[in-house]
Amino acid sequence: MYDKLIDHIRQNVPGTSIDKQTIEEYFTPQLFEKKEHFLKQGYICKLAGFVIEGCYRNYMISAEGKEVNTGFGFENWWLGDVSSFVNQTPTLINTQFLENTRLLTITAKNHIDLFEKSQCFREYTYKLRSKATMASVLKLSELSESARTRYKVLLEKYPKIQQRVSQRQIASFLHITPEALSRLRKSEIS
Amino acid sequence: MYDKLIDHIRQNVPGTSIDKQTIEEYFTPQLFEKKEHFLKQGYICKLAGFVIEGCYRNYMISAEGKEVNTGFGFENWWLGDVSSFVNQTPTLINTQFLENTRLLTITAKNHIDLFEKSQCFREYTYKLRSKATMASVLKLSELSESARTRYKVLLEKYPKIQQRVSQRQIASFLHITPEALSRLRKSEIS
DNA sequence: TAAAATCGTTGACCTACATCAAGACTTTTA
DNA sequence: TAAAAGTCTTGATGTAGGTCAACGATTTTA
Repeated sequence: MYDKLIDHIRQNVPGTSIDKQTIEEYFTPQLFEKKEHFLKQGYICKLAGFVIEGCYRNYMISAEGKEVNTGFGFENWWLGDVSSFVNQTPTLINTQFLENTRLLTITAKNHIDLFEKSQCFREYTYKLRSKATMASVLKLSELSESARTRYKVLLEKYPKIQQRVSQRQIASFLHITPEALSRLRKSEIS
Repeated sequence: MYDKLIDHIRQNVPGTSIDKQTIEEYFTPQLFEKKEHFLKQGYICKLAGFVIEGCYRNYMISAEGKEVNTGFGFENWWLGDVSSFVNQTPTLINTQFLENTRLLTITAKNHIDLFEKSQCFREYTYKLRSKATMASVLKLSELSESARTRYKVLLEKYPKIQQRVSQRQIASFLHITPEALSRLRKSEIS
Protein backbone atom coordinates (compact mmCIF):
# COMPACT_ATOMS: atom_id res chain seq x y z
CA MET A 1 0.00 0.00 0.00
CA TYR A 2 2.56 2.55 1.14
CA ASP A 3 5.12 0.95 -1.14
CA LYS A 4 3.50 2.43 -4.24
CA LEU A 5 4.06 5.95 -2.91
CA ILE A 6 7.60 5.18 -1.78
CA ASP A 7 8.42 3.73 -5.20
CA HIS A 8 7.02 6.85 -6.83
CA ILE A 9 9.14 9.14 -4.67
CA ARG A 10 12.22 7.04 -5.45
CA GLN A 11 11.50 7.28 -9.18
CA ASN A 12 11.26 11.06 -9.04
CA VAL A 13 14.10 11.70 -6.62
CA PRO A 14 16.67 9.06 -7.57
CA GLY A 15 19.12 7.85 -4.98
CA THR A 16 17.14 9.13 -2.03
CA SER A 17 16.71 7.53 1.36
CA ILE A 18 13.07 7.99 2.28
CA ASP A 19 12.00 6.42 5.55
CA LYS A 20 9.05 4.06 5.21
CA GLN A 21 7.98 4.68 8.78
CA THR A 22 7.77 8.44 8.18
CA ILE A 23 5.44 7.87 5.25
CA GLU A 24 3.18 5.59 7.28
CA GLU A 25 3.11 8.18 10.03
CA TYR A 26 2.11 11.12 7.83
CA PHE A 27 -0.24 9.47 5.33
CA THR A 28 -3.64 7.83 5.90
CA PRO A 29 -5.20 5.16 3.65
CA GLN A 30 -8.68 6.13 2.55
CA LEU A 31 -11.35 4.56 0.34
CA PHE A 32 -13.71 6.53 -1.90
CA GLU A 33 -16.66 5.19 -3.88
CA LYS A 34 -17.35 5.88 -7.53
CA LYS A 35 -19.16 9.23 -7.96
CA GLU A 36 -17.97 10.56 -4.59
CA HIS A 37 -16.24 13.93 -4.62
CA PHE A 38 -12.78 14.56 -3.29
CA LEU A 39 -13.01 18.31 -3.85
CA LYS A 40 -15.79 20.75 -4.62
CA GLN A 41 -15.56 24.31 -5.90
CA GLY A 42 -15.80 26.88 -3.10
CA TYR A 43 -14.42 24.64 -0.39
CA ILE A 44 -10.91 24.72 0.98
CA CYS A 45 -8.70 21.82 0.02
CA LYS A 46 -7.85 20.16 3.35
CA LEU A 47 -6.22 17.03 1.97
CA ALA A 48 -3.88 16.01 -0.78
CA GLY A 49 -4.16 12.45 -2.02
CA PHE A 50 -2.05 9.92 -3.88
CA VAL A 51 -3.93 7.33 -5.96
CA ILE A 52 -3.06 3.73 -5.12
CA GLU A 53 -5.85 2.25 -7.21
CA GLY A 54 -8.73 3.85 -9.12
CA CYS A 55 -9.35 6.92 -11.18
CA TYR A 56 -10.89 10.38 -11.08
CA ARG A 57 -11.78 13.40 -13.18
CA ASN A 58 -11.20 17.07 -12.52
CA TYR A 59 -13.82 19.46 -13.81
CA MET A 60 -14.84 23.08 -13.59
CA ILE A 61 -18.14 24.83 -13.96
CA SER A 62 -18.18 27.17 -16.98
CA ALA A 63 -19.83 30.58 -16.86
CA GLU A 64 -22.78 28.97 -18.63
CA GLY A 65 -23.08 26.46 -15.79
CA LYS A 66 -21.79 23.39 -17.59
CA GLU A 67 -19.30 20.89 -16.24
CA VAL A 68 -16.10 20.85 -18.27
CA ASN A 69 -13.50 18.19 -17.59
CA THR A 70 -10.00 19.51 -17.26
CA GLY A 71 -8.22 16.22 -16.74
CA PHE A 72 -8.21 12.66 -15.50
CA GLY A 73 -6.00 10.89 -13.02
CA PHE A 74 -5.09 7.28 -12.40
CA GLU A 75 -2.71 5.20 -10.27
CA ASN A 76 0.36 7.12 -9.05
CA TRP A 77 -1.22 10.55 -9.56
CA TRP A 78 -1.81 13.21 -6.97
CA LEU A 79 -5.10 14.95 -6.39
CA GLY A 80 -5.93 18.16 -4.60
CA ASP A 81 -5.61 21.82 -5.55
CA VAL A 82 -2.15 23.20 -4.82
CA SER A 83 -3.34 26.77 -4.65
CA SER A 84 -6.16 26.05 -2.22
CA PHE A 85 -4.07 23.61 -0.20
CA VAL A 86 -1.11 25.93 0.24
CA ASN A 87 -2.93 29.20 0.82
CA GLN A 88 -6.04 27.69 2.40
CA THR A 89 -8.26 29.63 0.01
CA PRO A 90 -11.42 28.31 -1.71
CA THR A 91 -10.74 26.10 -4.69
CA LEU A 92 -12.17 26.36 -8.20
CA ILE A 93 -11.61 22.70 -8.96
CA ASN A 94 -13.99 19.78 -8.63
CA THR A 95 -12.61 16.28 -8.29
CA GLN A 96 -14.89 13.27 -8.62
CA PHE A 97 -14.00 9.58 -8.67
CA LEU A 98 -14.92 7.57 -11.74
CA GLU A 99 -14.17 4.25 -10.03
CA ASN A 100 -13.95 3.09 -6.44
CA THR A 101 -10.58 4.49 -5.49
CA ARG A 102 -7.97 3.81 -2.82
CA LEU A 103 -5.86 6.79 -1.76
CA LEU A 104 -3.14 7.76 0.63
CA THR A 105 -4.08 11.17 1.98
CA ILE A 106 -2.13 13.79 3.89
CA THR A 107 -3.44 16.85 5.74
CA ALA A 108 -2.19 20.34 4.95
CA LYS A 109 -0.57 20.54 8.38
CA ASN A 110 1.22 17.22 7.96
CA HIS A 111 2.26 18.26 4.48
CA ILE A 112 3.91 21.40 5.80
CA ASP A 113 5.64 19.43 8.56
CA LEU A 114 6.92 16.80 6.17
CA PHE A 115 7.94 19.48 3.70
CA GLU A 116 10.03 21.20 6.39
CA LYS A 117 11.42 17.97 7.76
CA SER A 118 12.36 16.05 4.62
CA GLN A 119 14.66 17.40 1.93
CA CYS A 120 13.66 14.46 -0.22
CA PHE A 121 9.94 15.16 0.06
CA ARG A 122 10.63 18.81 -0.73
CA GLU A 123 12.37 17.88 -3.96
CA TYR A 124 9.63 15.40 -4.80
CA THR A 125 6.85 17.97 -4.30
CA TYR A 126 8.77 20.57 -6.21
CA LYS A 127 9.31 18.25 -9.15
CA LEU A 128 5.71 17.12 -9.38
CA ARG A 129 4.46 20.67 -9.22
CA SER A 130 6.53 21.73 -12.22
CA LYS A 131 5.26 18.73 -14.14
CA ALA A 132 1.64 19.58 -13.36
CA THR A 133 2.05 23.14 -14.54
CA MET A 134 3.51 21.89 -17.79
CA ALA A 135 0.67 19.48 -18.41
CA SER A 136 -2.02 22.11 -18.05
CA VAL A 137 -0.26 24.49 -20.41
CA LEU A 138 0.18 21.77 -23.00
CA LYS A 139 -3.52 21.24 -23.01
CA LEU A 140 -4.18 24.86 -23.91
CA SER A 141 -2.25 24.82 -27.17
CA GLU A 142 -4.05 21.68 -28.27
CA LEU A 143 -7.38 23.44 -28.06
CA SER A 144 -6.71 25.48 -31.16
CA GLU A 145 -6.80 22.31 -33.20
CA SER A 146 -9.78 20.38 -34.49
CA ALA A 147 -11.63 17.99 -32.22
CA ARG A 148 -10.33 15.14 -34.36
CA THR A 149 -6.70 16.13 -33.76
CA ARG A 150 -7.30 16.63 -30.04
CA TYR A 151 -8.83 13.16 -29.82
CA LYS A 152 -5.91 11.58 -31.64
CA VAL A 153 -3.38 13.34 -29.43
CA LEU A 154 -5.25 12.20 -26.34
CA LEU A 155 -5.26 8.57 -27.49
CA GLU A 156 -1.57 8.73 -28.37
CA LYS A 157 -0.76 10.09 -24.92
CA TYR A 158 -3.11 7.84 -22.95
CA PRO A 159 -3.97 4.81 -25.12
CA LYS A 160 -5.58 3.06 -22.15
CA ILE A 161 -7.98 5.90 -21.39
CA GLN A 162 -10.78 4.36 -23.46
CA GLN A 163 -10.87 1.32 -21.20
CA ARG A 164 -11.20 3.40 -18.04
CA VAL A 165 -13.19 6.52 -18.96
CA SER A 166 -16.60 6.78 -20.64
CA GLN A 167 -17.03 8.64 -23.92
CA ARG A 168 -19.20 11.26 -22.22
CA GLN A 169 -16.32 12.16 -19.94
CA ILE A 170 -13.77 12.13 -22.74
CA ALA A 171 -16.05 14.32 -24.87
CA SER A 172 -16.31 16.87 -22.07
CA PHE A 173 -12.53 16.89 -21.81
CA LEU A 174 -12.23 17.49 -25.57
CA HIS A 175 -14.75 20.33 -25.33
CA ILE A 176 -17.24 18.67 -27.66
CA THR A 177 -20.59 16.92 -27.19
CA PRO A 178 -20.86 13.14 -26.78
CA GLU A 179 -22.71 13.08 -30.13
CA ALA A 180 -19.81 14.76 -31.89
CA LEU A 181 -17.33 12.32 -30.37
CA SER A 182 -19.47 9.38 -31.44
CA ARG A 183 -19.55 10.59 -35.06
CA LEU A 184 -15.86 11.36 -35.02
CA ARG A 185 -15.04 7.84 -33.84
CA LYS A 186 -17.25 6.36 -36.52
CA SER A 187 -15.58 8.26 -39.34
CA GLU A 188 -12.18 7.45 -37.89
CA ILE A 189 -12.68 3.69 -38.18
CA SER A 190 -14.20 3.45 -41.65
CA MET B 1 14.12 50.11 -10.38
CA TYR B 2 14.74 47.47 -7.74
CA ASP B 3 12.06 49.04 -5.58
CA LYS B 4 9.27 47.72 -7.78
CA LEU B 5 10.39 44.16 -7.11
CA ILE B 6 10.87 44.76 -3.41
CA ASP B 7 7.41 46.29 -3.17
CA HIS B 8 5.97 43.28 -4.94
CA ILE B 9 7.66 40.87 -2.54
CA ARG B 10 6.37 42.89 0.41
CA GLN B 11 2.84 42.80 -0.98
CA ASN B 12 2.92 39.03 -1.33
CA VAL B 13 4.77 38.21 1.88
CA PRO B 14 3.44 40.81 4.32
CA GLY B 15 5.59 41.87 7.22
CA THR B 16 8.78 40.54 5.76
CA SER B 17 12.24 42.04 6.02
CA ILE B 18 13.78 41.66 2.60
CA ASP B 19 17.25 43.13 2.21
CA LYS B 20 17.52 45.60 -0.66
CA GLN B 21 21.20 44.89 -1.10
CA THR B 22 20.54 41.16 -1.55
CA ILE B 23 18.10 41.92 -4.36
CA GLU B 24 20.58 44.18 -6.12
CA GLU B 25 23.21 41.51 -5.81
CA TYR B 26 21.16 38.66 -7.28
CA PHE B 27 19.18 40.48 -9.98
CA THR B 28 20.37 42.20 -13.17
CA PRO B 29 18.53 45.00 -15.00
CA GLN B 30 18.03 44.16 -18.66
CA LEU B 31 16.40 45.89 -21.62
CA PHE B 32 14.58 44.08 -24.43
CA GLU B 33 13.19 45.56 -27.62
CA LYS B 34 9.72 45.04 -29.00
CA LYS B 35 9.53 41.74 -30.96
CA GLU B 36 12.58 40.28 -29.24
CA HIS B 37 12.16 36.85 -27.67
CA PHE B 38 12.82 36.07 -24.03
CA LEU B 39 12.21 32.36 -24.50
CA LYS B 40 11.91 30.02 -27.46
CA GLN B 41 10.53 26.51 -27.61
CA GLY B 42 13.23 23.85 -27.42
CA TYR B 43 15.71 25.95 -25.51
CA ILE B 44 16.42 25.72 -21.80
CA CYS B 45 15.16 28.59 -19.72
CA LYS B 46 18.31 30.11 -18.21
CA LEU B 47 16.75 33.23 -16.75
CA ALA B 48 13.64 34.26 -14.91
CA GLY B 49 12.58 37.87 -15.27
CA PHE B 50 10.43 40.39 -13.44
CA VAL B 51 8.80 43.10 -15.58
CA ILE B 52 9.57 46.64 -14.44
CA GLU B 53 8.05 48.25 -17.49
CA GLY B 54 6.66 46.82 -20.72
CA CYS B 55 4.63 43.84 -21.83
CA TYR B 56 4.93 40.43 -23.45
CA ARG B 57 2.96 37.52 -24.82
CA ASN B 58 3.41 33.81 -24.27
CA TYR B 59 2.56 31.55 -27.15
CA MET B 60 2.86 27.97 -28.24
CA ILE B 61 3.05 26.33 -31.63
CA SER B 62 0.06 24.10 -32.32
CA ALA B 63 0.38 20.74 -34.05
CA GLU B 64 -0.79 22.52 -37.20
CA GLY B 65 2.14 24.93 -36.89
CA LYS B 66 0.22 28.02 -35.86
CA GLU B 67 1.16 30.39 -33.06
CA VAL B 68 -1.43 30.40 -30.28
CA ASN B 69 -1.18 32.94 -27.51
CA THR B 70 -1.54 31.50 -24.04
CA GLY B 71 -1.24 34.70 -22.08
CA PHE B 72 0.05 38.22 -21.70
CA GLY B 73 2.12 39.84 -19.00
CA PHE B 74 2.66 43.41 -17.87
CA GLU B 75 4.38 45.31 -15.09
CA ASN B 76 4.99 43.28 -11.91
CA TRP B 77 4.69 39.93 -13.66
CA TRP B 78 7.26 37.19 -13.88
CA LEU B 79 8.38 35.54 -17.07
CA GLY B 80 10.20 32.31 -17.69
CA ASP B 81 9.12 28.68 -17.66
CA VAL B 82 9.18 27.17 -14.18
CA SER B 83 9.45 23.62 -15.44
CA SER B 84 12.37 24.36 -17.74
CA PHE B 85 14.05 26.67 -15.24
CA VAL B 86 13.88 24.23 -12.34
CA ASN B 87 14.70 21.01 -14.14
CA GLN B 88 16.85 22.56 -16.87
CA THR B 89 14.86 20.77 -19.54
CA PRO B 90 13.77 22.23 -22.91
CA THR B 91 10.77 24.53 -22.70
CA LEU B 92 7.58 24.43 -24.76
CA ILE B 93 6.83 28.10 -24.22
CA ASN B 94 7.66 31.07 -26.41
CA THR B 95 7.83 34.51 -24.85
CA GLN B 96 8.01 37.60 -27.03
CA PHE B 97 7.89 41.26 -26.04
CA LEU B 98 5.08 43.41 -27.42
CA GLU B 99 6.73 46.64 -26.25
CA ASN B 100 10.25 47.68 -25.35
CA THR B 101 10.55 46.13 -21.92
CA ARG B 102 12.72 46.63 -18.85
CA LEU B 103 13.30 43.56 -16.70
CA LEU B 104 15.11 42.43 -13.62
CA THR B 105 16.52 39.00 -14.43
CA ILE B 106 17.97 36.27 -12.25
CA THR B 107 19.95 33.20 -13.32
CA ALA B 108 18.86 29.69 -12.36
CA LYS B 109 21.94 29.35 -10.15
CA ASN B 110 21.28 32.62 -8.35
CA HIS B 111 17.63 31.66 -8.00
CA ILE B 112 18.55 28.42 -6.25
CA ASP B 113 21.01 30.23 -3.97
CA LEU B 114 18.50 32.91 -3.05
CA PHE B 115 15.81 30.28 -2.58
CA GLU B 116 18.01 28.41 -0.13
CA LYS B 117 19.21 31.54 1.62
CA SER B 118 16.02 33.53 2.05
CA GLN B 119 12.93 32.22 3.77
CA CYS B 120 11.08 35.27 2.52
CA PHE B 121 12.00 34.66 -1.13
CA ARG B 122 11.00 31.02 -0.73
CA GLU B 123 7.53 32.02 0.44
CA TYR B 124 7.27 34.59 -2.30
CA THR B 125 8.20 32.10 -5.04
CA TYR B 126 5.91 29.49 -3.58
CA LYS B 127 2.99 31.89 -3.49
CA LEU B 128 3.43 33.15 -7.04
CA ARG B 129 3.73 29.64 -8.35
CA SER B 130 0.39 28.61 -6.89
CA LYS B 131 -1.20 31.70 -8.39
CA ALA B 132 0.19 30.92 -11.84
CA THR B 133 -1.18 27.40 -11.77
CA MET B 134 -4.59 28.78 -10.90
CA ALA B 135 -4.59 31.27 -13.73
CA SER B 136 -3.82 28.67 -16.39
CA VAL B 137 -6.53 26.33 -15.15
CA LEU B 138 -9.08 29.13 -15.11
CA LYS B 139 -8.39 29.77 -18.74
CA LEU B 140 -9.25 26.19 -19.66
CA SER B 141 -12.80 26.29 -18.37
CA GLU B 142 -13.45 29.51 -20.24
CA LEU B 143 -12.65 27.84 -23.52
CA SER B 144 -15.86 25.86 -23.54
CA GLU B 145 -17.79 29.08 -23.90
CA SER B 146 -18.47 31.11 -27.01
CA ALA B 147 -15.87 33.53 -28.35
CA ARG B 148 -18.16 36.40 -27.35
CA THR B 149 -18.26 35.26 -23.72
CA ARG B 150 -14.50 34.67 -23.63
CA TYR B 151 -13.92 38.18 -24.95
CA LYS B 152 -16.22 39.72 -22.36
CA VAL B 153 -14.56 37.80 -19.55
CA LEU B 154 -11.15 38.91 -20.78
CA LEU B 155 -12.19 42.56 -20.83
CA GLU B 156 -13.73 42.31 -17.37
CA LYS B 157 -10.53 40.81 -16.00
CA TYR B 158 -8.10 43.09 -17.85
CA PRO B 159 -9.99 46.23 -18.98
CA LYS B 160 -6.73 47.92 -19.96
CA ILE B 161 -5.62 45.14 -22.29
CA GLN B 162 -7.11 46.84 -25.35
CA GLN B 163 -4.78 49.80 -24.91
CA ARG B 164 -1.69 47.65 -24.76
CA VAL B 165 -2.29 44.63 -26.98
CA SER B 166 -3.33 44.54 -30.65
CA GLN B 167 -6.51 42.81 -31.75
CA ARG B 168 -4.51 40.22 -33.66
CA GLN B 169 -2.82 39.13 -30.45
CA ILE B 170 -6.03 39.16 -28.47
CA ALA B 171 -7.76 37.12 -31.18
CA SER B 172 -5.03 34.50 -31.03
CA PHE B 173 -5.47 34.35 -27.26
CA LEU B 174 -9.23 33.83 -27.68
CA HIS B 175 -8.60 31.07 -30.24
CA ILE B 176 -10.40 32.91 -33.03
CA THR B 177 -9.27 34.75 -36.17
CA PRO B 178 -8.73 38.53 -36.20
CA GLU B 179 -11.68 38.79 -38.62
CA ALA B 180 -13.99 37.05 -36.18
CA LEU B 181 -12.90 39.37 -33.36
CA SER B 182 -13.47 42.40 -35.53
CA ARG B 183 -17.03 41.35 -36.34
CA LEU B 184 -17.71 40.41 -32.75
CA ARG B 185 -16.62 43.86 -31.59
CA LYS B 186 -18.81 45.51 -34.18
CA SER B 187 -21.94 43.63 -33.14
CA GLU B 188 -21.12 44.28 -29.49
CA ILE B 189 -21.23 48.04 -29.89
CA SER B 190 -24.34 48.43 -32.02
C1' DT C 1 -35.62 -8.63 -10.78
C1' DA C 2 -38.36 -4.89 -12.42
C1' DA C 3 -38.10 0.05 -13.10
C1' DA C 4 -35.36 3.94 -13.83
C1' DA C 5 -31.44 6.12 -15.25
C1' DT C 6 -27.45 6.51 -18.11
C1' DC C 7 -24.84 5.49 -22.34
C1' DG C 8 -23.69 5.34 -27.17
C1' DT C 9 -25.52 5.97 -31.73
C1' DT C 10 -27.87 8.09 -35.59
C1' DG C 11 -30.73 11.57 -38.21
C1' DA C 12 -32.28 16.36 -39.35
C1' DC C 13 -31.30 20.83 -39.02
C1' DC C 14 -28.77 25.15 -37.54
C1' DT C 15 -25.10 28.50 -36.39
C1' DA C 16 -20.66 30.26 -34.92
C1' DC C 17 -16.65 30.74 -36.74
C1' DA C 18 -13.10 29.76 -40.56
C1' DT C 19 -11.23 30.93 -45.03
C1' DC C 20 -10.19 33.82 -48.85
C1' DA C 21 -10.06 38.25 -50.92
C1' DA C 22 -9.75 43.09 -51.14
C1' DG C 23 -9.51 47.92 -49.64
C1' DA C 24 -8.32 51.93 -46.25
C1' DC C 25 -5.24 53.20 -42.50
C1' DT C 26 -1.26 53.08 -39.67
C1' DT C 27 3.36 51.80 -38.43
C1' DT C 28 7.95 50.36 -39.52
C1' DT C 29 11.97 50.35 -42.28
C1' DA C 30 15.50 51.98 -45.33
C1' DT D 1 9.97 60.63 -46.56
C1' DA D 2 8.75 57.08 -49.76
C1' DA D 3 8.08 52.14 -49.93
C1' DA D 4 6.94 48.10 -47.56
C1' DA D 5 4.74 45.69 -44.12
C1' DG D 6 1.36 45.01 -40.89
C1' DT D 7 -3.48 46.14 -38.97
C1' DC D 8 -8.43 46.49 -39.04
C1' DT D 9 -12.54 46.02 -41.51
C1' DT D 10 -16.09 44.10 -44.56
C1' DG D 11 -18.14 40.80 -47.97
C1' DA D 12 -19.02 36.10 -49.87
C1' DT D 13 -19.02 31.44 -48.98
C1' DG D 14 -17.90 26.89 -46.58
C1' DT D 15 -17.92 23.65 -42.64
C1' DA D 16 -17.16 21.64 -37.97
C1' DG D 17 -19.61 20.86 -34.44
C1' DG D 18 -23.94 22.23 -31.67
C1' DT D 19 -28.87 21.17 -30.58
C1' DC D 20 -32.88 18.38 -30.28
C1' DA D 21 -35.04 14.07 -30.68
C1' DA D 22 -35.43 9.16 -30.67
C1' DC D 23 -33.99 4.24 -29.93
C1' DG D 24 -31.64 0.00 -28.22
C1' DA D 25 -28.21 -1.56 -24.90
C1' DT D 26 -26.19 -1.39 -20.56
C1' DT D 27 -25.88 -0.12 -15.77
C1' DT D 28 -27.77 1.37 -11.45
C1' DT D 29 -31.24 1.56 -8.05
C1' DA D 30 -34.98 0.05 -5.22
